Amino acid sequence: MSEIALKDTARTSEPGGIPKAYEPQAVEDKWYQFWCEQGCFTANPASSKPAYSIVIPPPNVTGMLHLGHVLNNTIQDILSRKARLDGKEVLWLPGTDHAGIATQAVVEKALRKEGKMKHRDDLGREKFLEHVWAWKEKHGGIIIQQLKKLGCSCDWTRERFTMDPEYSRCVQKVFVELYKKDLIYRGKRMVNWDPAARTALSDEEVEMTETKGHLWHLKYPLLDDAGCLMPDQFVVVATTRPETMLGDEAVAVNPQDERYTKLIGRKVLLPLQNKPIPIIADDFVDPQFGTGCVKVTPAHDPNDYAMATRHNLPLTVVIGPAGNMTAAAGEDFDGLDRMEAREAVVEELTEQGLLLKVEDYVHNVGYSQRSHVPIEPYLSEQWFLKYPSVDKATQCVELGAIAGKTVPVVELAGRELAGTDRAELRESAMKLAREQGWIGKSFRNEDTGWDILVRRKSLSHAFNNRSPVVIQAAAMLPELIRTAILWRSVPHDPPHPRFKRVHYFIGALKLAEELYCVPITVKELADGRMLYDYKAKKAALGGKPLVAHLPEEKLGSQPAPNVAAINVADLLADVNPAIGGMIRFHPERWSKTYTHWMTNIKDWCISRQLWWGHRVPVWYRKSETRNPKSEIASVDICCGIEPPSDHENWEQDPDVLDTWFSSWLWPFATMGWPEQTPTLKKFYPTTDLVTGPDIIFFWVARMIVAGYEFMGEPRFGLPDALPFRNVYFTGIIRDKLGRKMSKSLGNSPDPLELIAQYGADALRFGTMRSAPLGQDVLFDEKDVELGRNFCNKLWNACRFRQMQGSAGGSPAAANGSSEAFEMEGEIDPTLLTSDDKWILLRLDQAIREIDTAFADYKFSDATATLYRFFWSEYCDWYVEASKAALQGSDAALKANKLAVIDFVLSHTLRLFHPFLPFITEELWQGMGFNQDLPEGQGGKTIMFAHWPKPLDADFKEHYGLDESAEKLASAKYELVGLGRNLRREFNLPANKKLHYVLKPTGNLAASEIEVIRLLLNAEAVEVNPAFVPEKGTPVVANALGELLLPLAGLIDVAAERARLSKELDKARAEVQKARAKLENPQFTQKVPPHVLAEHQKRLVEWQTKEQQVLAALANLPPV
RNA sequence: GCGCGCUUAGCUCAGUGGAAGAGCACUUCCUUCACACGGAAGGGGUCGCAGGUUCAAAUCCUGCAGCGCGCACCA
Repeated sequence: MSEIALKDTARTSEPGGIPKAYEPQAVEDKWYQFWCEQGCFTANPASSKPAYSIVIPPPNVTGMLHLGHVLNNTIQDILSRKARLDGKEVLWLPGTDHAGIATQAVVEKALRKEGKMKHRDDLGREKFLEHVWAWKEKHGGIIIQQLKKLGCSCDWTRERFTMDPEYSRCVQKVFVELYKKDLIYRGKRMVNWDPAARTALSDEEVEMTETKGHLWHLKYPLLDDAGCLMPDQFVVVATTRPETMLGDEAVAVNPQDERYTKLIGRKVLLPLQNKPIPIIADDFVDPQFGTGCVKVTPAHDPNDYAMATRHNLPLTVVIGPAGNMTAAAGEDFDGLDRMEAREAVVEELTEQGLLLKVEDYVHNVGYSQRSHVPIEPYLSEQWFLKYPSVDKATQCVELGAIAGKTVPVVELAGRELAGTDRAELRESAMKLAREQGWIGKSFRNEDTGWDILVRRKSLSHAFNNRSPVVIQAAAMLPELIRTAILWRSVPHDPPHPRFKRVHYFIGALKLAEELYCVPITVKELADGRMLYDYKAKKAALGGKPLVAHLPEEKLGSQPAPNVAAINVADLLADVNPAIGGMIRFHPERWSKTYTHWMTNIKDWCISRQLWWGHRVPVWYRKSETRNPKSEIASVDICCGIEPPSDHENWEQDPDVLDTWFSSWLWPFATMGWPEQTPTLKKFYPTTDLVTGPDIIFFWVARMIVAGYEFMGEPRFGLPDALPFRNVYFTGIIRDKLGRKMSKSLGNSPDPLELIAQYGADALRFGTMRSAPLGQDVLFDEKDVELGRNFCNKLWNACRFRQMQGSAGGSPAAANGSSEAFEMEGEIDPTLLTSDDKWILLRLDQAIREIDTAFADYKFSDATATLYRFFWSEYCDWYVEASKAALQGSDAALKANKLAVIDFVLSHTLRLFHPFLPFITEELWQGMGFNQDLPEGQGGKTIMFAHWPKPLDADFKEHYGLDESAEKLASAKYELVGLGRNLRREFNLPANKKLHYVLKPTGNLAASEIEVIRLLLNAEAVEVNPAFVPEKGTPVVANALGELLLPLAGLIDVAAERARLSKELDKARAEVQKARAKLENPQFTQKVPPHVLAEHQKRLVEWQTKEQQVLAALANLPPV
């Protein structure tokens, strides 16, 4: 199939030249190659067009394309292609991630399988890394290549890898800068240790899993003051991990626990180790839990470690880095795996009679997200990062979360306080508050539903030393509290026993034609009460003329418009200019998750005991007298991008950095940072980010932090430091039973196979159609099939158009020269039928709906609209109706019809292009829609055509697209539906040609009758106002008139009576419903006028229907 | 324990105050000259439960139940 064939066929009107079914395979490869060769995906930083950019969430080099990638990257491609159609200069920047642990594990496994090593130490660091690089070169690009099959319009000239030399320098630079700011530090701490990968992990890489385990109750023999055993006296402790008891250094009790106060300071004999350990008192211990005695294992439990620090206990490491017991665990256990040791310890304790009991116990155990083995809390020396720019990064998302909201503007008019100076105003304000009884009263905030209490003390504080405007605002206190919007909640800082959290609200006040932002602070007490706080009015600044806050289109020519509500984002820009922008999450609810994490953020363990990754850029001065890495004086540490000049005297830190420590720089490091490259200047900050909510902490949050920390410098001259403006969170792809896709279940279809079977467009359309915003996607191959069917429908609709020949009024030249082939003829307004007007209005509606869907990132809405418009409206009604003219003899009418069809199709293809890039390009070119367009506007490729605009008022007026035209067509289709229903009711086969009679209400043009005939698939529709039907002739009616189906000799009176009775019941029920409402005075008095009119109209319509049915029933012959 | 979702037709889901919707599946009819990857018609829902607000509730509020997901966890 080629574009030539499609065009030639159109000219020669030989339907056989175009396949009846769309065949995607050849088409897709052809156009992808074309786009690449023409450089269509390459972003030009020098372009004068506005920029749109998006960076791909870099897939792991180890990965294969799965349906999650399909969903994620289809969305990115839709956004990119839509932006191109919108006339933006688009950069979609692709690349891959080195994925430290995962890649190293894969390569290690392969090398072990090939017998090249048992452990990577056998090869040594350099040799091993050579193997990883070789592996990466061979397998690394798989996903990226697969994305091309999907049609992704990435700028492949800018593909990046997180281990590229330039990228690596960025990582090092960032490390060095943060080190110099003392934000990166080395520390010996309890970390999450993955014994399988033998590396530390960050908190985020630990998954808590509910696990069935046991609670072992152990008896520790009590010693007397002389250190001798006291017969039959024990302290009982409970543990889920008996093997750790070998490293116990104390038993802890709560100091208030009267059962044990007398034991504090005594000692017990640690069994198996036969070591006396003290009984200590610590508040951490919950007397209510278990026996109230806790064994303390300082080196293997974070809480115990904290207690050990408080009590200066020694640290005994009994479990080593591989999860095996150390020599310190004692001869019997040395070298055992921790799970084997558990059994051995339990066995030994049982033998010694020190195991009191074992209970079944369900608890949460941390597992390594990568290796899926239980995490070992492990004491080791690691590098940590104290997050920078946390406040800004937190607030920009909180602002984004409420940016879509509007806050009602409270007007002060008529409530000004008496007085001119501050003291007088304050007096009036307090007087007003007292008189109105506001003090001690709660007001319900509409945004949160919280009752917010106003206290006298808060008020008097609020009015001290505030500006007159602030005090004036007090006159509207209840209204402001009631209407304010919540924008952020934070823990009380510093921590306070009475106050849990502080909530910041924002209200809007109009005073003397000027708009004021009114931030309100509310404190939440521990008991849940909300207090209007004295800081409430502190920041009521930023008052600017009201007009400055209104977009021009709202402003019009009115000098002082009356606003009822204003976008919160506009107000907040005043309060928080430092942030300089905001980030919106879609769906918004994820911003809560984000805020929660950001407000409880802990230092990030960034070092990993791996070889594959960015090596920590720190060198230690070699020394023979010192243990490596510990107790190193600062003069013996060198942190820099380059090794020290006398590098032979130094050795580099062996560890590498967490992979996410490189990915968090992705949005700018890929664009050439720290150089001020043209790409960076043009395309940073990026516009959208598309990713999964499971990596909000790993990646999204850290990128925002990095953006503020590294891109906030003024020298970049950027409008914003933030890395992106919108984050779209995809759902998880599940199978149709709702289970997660997994290899072991075998429920994870290969996208490439689906593409081979159905086409990439079909896969894209099916996926998007079933993926509503923020919901998990239940994947069903049926959806892809539906996508294929849809493409086929589109294909055939265009094929039908091509068979009709030229729209130019004269047939295309027989020799087929392309100049003679005018695709879009002029539409003559005087020749438009009601059907033409109807489809143009439906197109207009579809464009509007799709624009709205895009604005809200609701891609499934957009596909639903496309589907409805094209299939149900264009194909099922318009095309069928158009056959009346196309098969008729009026050449001018026919040409005009084709012009409308071309208009609609050329718009449709552009609307479809982001979703179905391949087939739309094939048809765009094949139908010749590109031919009269400049190269940059669709002449070369549909990719750069203009996105359709809704039809404007002038257009509608010029073509007479008004409500009456739409109504006529709708009524026609309604009557056709009723007529078809008669056919069915009387069991007339679909292929039987019928003769209908129409008794029209008014005048109907012959062409309209012909359309009705065609749509009814009738032999004839006889128009006869005076028709007197035989008794019992079936009839249906609507606003256009009565449609009768004379069935001489075939009338089944009983069936017709049954049919009409059913309709009568329906009509009477509806009349009853409408009448009941309209007879209710409460309803008629309170309801808005348009609703009242609607119901009145409805009543009349159903009453008419009732009369028609009654007449038809009366007309039935007696049984 | 805290937080967030979800509950509407057999299935998957739209629908944030004014007559219950879509696709799939199902039933019946039709190979009519774009398309059987198609066309036509049809059946099918007390919108999880109970209260409340309202002239009006799938929609707003309050409880409750069930399912799912995060976060934090006491050995």
